[in-house]
Amino acid sequence: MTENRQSRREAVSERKRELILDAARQVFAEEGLDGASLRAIAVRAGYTPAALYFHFDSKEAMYAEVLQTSLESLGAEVGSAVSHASSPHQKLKAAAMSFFQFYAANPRDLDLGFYLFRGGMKPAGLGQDRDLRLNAALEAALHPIAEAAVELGASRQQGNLLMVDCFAHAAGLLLLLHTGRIRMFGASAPELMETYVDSRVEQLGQGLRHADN
Amino acid sequence: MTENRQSRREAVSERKRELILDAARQVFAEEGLDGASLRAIAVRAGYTPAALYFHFDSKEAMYAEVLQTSLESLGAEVGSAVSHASSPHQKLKAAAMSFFQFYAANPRDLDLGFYLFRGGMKPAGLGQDRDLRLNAALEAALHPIAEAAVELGASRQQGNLLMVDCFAHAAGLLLLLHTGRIRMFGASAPELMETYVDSRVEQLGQGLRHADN
DNA sequence: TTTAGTAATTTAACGTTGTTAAAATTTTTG
DNA sequence: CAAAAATTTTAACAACGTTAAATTACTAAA
Repeated sequence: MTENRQSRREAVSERKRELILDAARQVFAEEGLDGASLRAIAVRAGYTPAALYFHFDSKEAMYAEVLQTSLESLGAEVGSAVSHASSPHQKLKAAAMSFFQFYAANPRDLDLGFYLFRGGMKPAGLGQDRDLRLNAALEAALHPIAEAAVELGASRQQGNLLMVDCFAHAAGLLLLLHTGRIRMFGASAPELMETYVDSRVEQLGQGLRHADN
Repeated sequence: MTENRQSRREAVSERKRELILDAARQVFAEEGLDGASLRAIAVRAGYTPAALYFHFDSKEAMYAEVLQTSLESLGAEVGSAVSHASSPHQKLKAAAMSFFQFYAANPRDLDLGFYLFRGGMKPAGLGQDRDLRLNAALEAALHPIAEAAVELGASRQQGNLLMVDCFAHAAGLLLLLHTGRIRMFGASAPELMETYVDSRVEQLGQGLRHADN
């Protein structure tokens, strides 16, 4: 009974946290980390700015929490896509494509992911454990790429390099597409996605076959 | 004579502008656009914050000017590297590599370039002409890649796609390297640079030969 | 059901940010 | 040397993230 009462209270508090996080998710995605104001988040959640500090340590901590769930849903989508593929080569293709497609379909999550590319999120102001959890979530999402590469005959290290390289390539491409800056060069999103999939993923397989001799 | 006096005045004013820009370059590179404070720039240049508004319209305008010269020196380096190469294939390789190496050797310029990846620099607050000049500088820097691809038998559009794709790939890789976040995956900078050059640039040439039939 | 205690929220304030207007200063011109 | 123009400073504004103290809402015990 005592436990029930306690867990009820905690459940209510948890519900309020989630409510605030929902508001934060929107504002962060729309305005970015620096652009989003704590007051805007508070208003959208029906709170006063200072009230957020009862539930969260800082603005960065809120951002980290939002980003964490974003990376986890990315990982879920990649894992699902890979599980539906049969051959290792198709797994590799599916992983690379689903990663790309996730952000193409969920541009808000791309906005959130921006911050992973910056030095801004320092473990000092964030808590090193939270930083490690973020990295773990990202690595989990990317892992199927390395796994598929290993199945195709690459070494563990080669697989990791491919994974990172592939991630960087797709991420850079997505960032360019998303900011719209790339239209100046006369390239469209579908064209670039095709370029990415065809001239990159296909060649990854070829490169691997060359590498393992 | 009248012209002489005028140009002397303008030259002095220009010198002060450059002095401020030098300070801004440092602070922006160290702290990023959002992190850099106008007061820090002013102090380093020996001014009061408000004085900067006589020489520049806004903080973003200062940033754009700093970024502009960064992109121009990138373009100069890429152009120089390409001019020393003989065959089209070597030109392509030299262009892709020099672009990569420029940012590896000048991490401060990478810091500056970050902002090109974000939606933050809106033409509204910046002046569309300045935005166009920034894009022109970037395109000029990348153009040798497309040019070399065309010499290798690609269409104009294929060349542009390769150029953008190559840029995105290198940029994403550099961002990951620079934030240090990539060490978690057990990959080092030299390894990734080798991966980029060998498995990407080489294959670009192969892909082109396949494409032009 | 009232009371004591704790959890949750607000109010008010601090220092810092980019930016602006007006005053003060330096520099050039007639 | 005086008038005019160019440059810099001082003072202030609203908005930001954050904190401490005061206040309200809620839960537990008597």
